[in-house]
Amino acid sequence: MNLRAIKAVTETQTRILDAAEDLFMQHGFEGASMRMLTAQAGVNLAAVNYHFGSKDALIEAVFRRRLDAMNTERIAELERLEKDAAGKALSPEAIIRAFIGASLRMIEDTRGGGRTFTRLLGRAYTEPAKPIRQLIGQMYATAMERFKAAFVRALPELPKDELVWRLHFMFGTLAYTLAATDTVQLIAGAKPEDRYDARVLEDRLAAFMSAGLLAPLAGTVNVRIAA
Amino acid sequence: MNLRAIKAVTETQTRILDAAEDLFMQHGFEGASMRMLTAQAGVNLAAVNYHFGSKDALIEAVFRRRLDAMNTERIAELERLEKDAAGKALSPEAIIRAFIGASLRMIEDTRGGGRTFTRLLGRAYTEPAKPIRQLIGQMYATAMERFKAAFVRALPELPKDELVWRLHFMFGTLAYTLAATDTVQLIAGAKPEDRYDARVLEDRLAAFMSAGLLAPLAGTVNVRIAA
DNA sequence: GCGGATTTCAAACGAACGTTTGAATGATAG
DNA sequence: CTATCATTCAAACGTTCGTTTGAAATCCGC
Repeated sequence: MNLRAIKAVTETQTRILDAAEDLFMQHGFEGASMRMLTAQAGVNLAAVNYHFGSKDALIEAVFRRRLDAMNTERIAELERLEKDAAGKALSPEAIIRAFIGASLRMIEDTRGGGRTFTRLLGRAYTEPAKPIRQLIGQMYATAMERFKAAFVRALPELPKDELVWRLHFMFGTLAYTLAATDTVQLIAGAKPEDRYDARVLEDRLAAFMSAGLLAPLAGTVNVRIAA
Repeated sequence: MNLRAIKAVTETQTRILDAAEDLFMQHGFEGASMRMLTAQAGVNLAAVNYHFGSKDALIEAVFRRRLDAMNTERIAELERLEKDAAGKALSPEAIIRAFIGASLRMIEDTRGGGRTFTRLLGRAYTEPAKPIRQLIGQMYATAMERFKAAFVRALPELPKDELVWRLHFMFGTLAYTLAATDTVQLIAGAKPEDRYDARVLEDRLAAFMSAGLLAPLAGTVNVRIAA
């Protein structure tokens, strides 16, 4: 098999993955059928089973194509920050930005399908099907451990269980923002045009999340200066 | 039709609704089949179509059974607060608590299926099927308008578009928290026992959300005293 | 340009889907 | 008790699902 053959293979696989990404996002994993999917990709019905083995394996491949790279990027960014800090503590907001940056930058990629993937990803977090949740969980495991440790170092005074809850809330905020559809907006009035500006969105998300993460502990009085 | 007949009717309908709530939560709307559903409810396969008309109508009924009451409760709580304040401005946190309280209290109802419903609800926010999103959106519309107006009054200095984004983030935080499964936790270490204590959870969520809502505007320097 | 491997294709598989049907069963009012 | 209605039931409807098959087409090293 030479280069041209590899190109052809990946070409078919890529078209299937692109169509799957789009249709899974629009109709869900069960709602998007193999016939829809192969029709949109312009390939034969049997191609999915030939190249990926099964529909479930295709779902996994759709996530793996982008998610592994995304989490690797997250960790790399975090390690860059830690190296630059040279032993000094990182600010919580910097860690937050390292985590959300990779996924937000993907939002801007409306041509390459990155935007589609982020919406699919946002939905997958609350996916009922157990195998998919397990898949996502295992793909996030390493990055999650790494970031949790970073937050513990940055916020040594924050009780562990409180931190875990706040990370949970932050993750929800991000997940929902990624999943948000432009067709339905529960809160009317949002300007859709800056929804895709990753820089603005990152600033807004980082401000919201940092404030939430650093919120005074319930039941305590706490004077704090935020800049 | 006398009382006993009515009882029998609602009894069958209730069993179907309970089973649907549970199975939709576990397997999604497409993943839960009529045969699964009627088997779990202990009723005949045709009962759903007889009593509700179709599977789609059943889905709507599942939401309507609890969601209408929940949003009515939210609005009532908000109006009670406004009446008590007698013209004075409400604190953002009080408004937040009025909004999240109803759904969090439902979490504690593990016997009556309230907990199941909140998880289903959390997932429905990111449901790909358009009719379901529309249904949810329209069921929330009134309450959403009401609360948005309350926040505008409570935070007159906060730019409208910034407010809309922060409401969006807050909604995501709540949605994800409601949807959270105990089977998979991306952030290890959470103690599952206090996950169902609505009071503790409300305190934690309210602290996080208020801080996020009141976060200093990006690009500005802002000294703030949080109590 | 031939031979072996890879990929595509149309067709069909059995299983499961939501829904409909018409008869059987139950309860109610006169 | 009987006529009438609402409800339940087993069975079947046509459709669509994911997957498999074996032959045709394409590609590539030699």
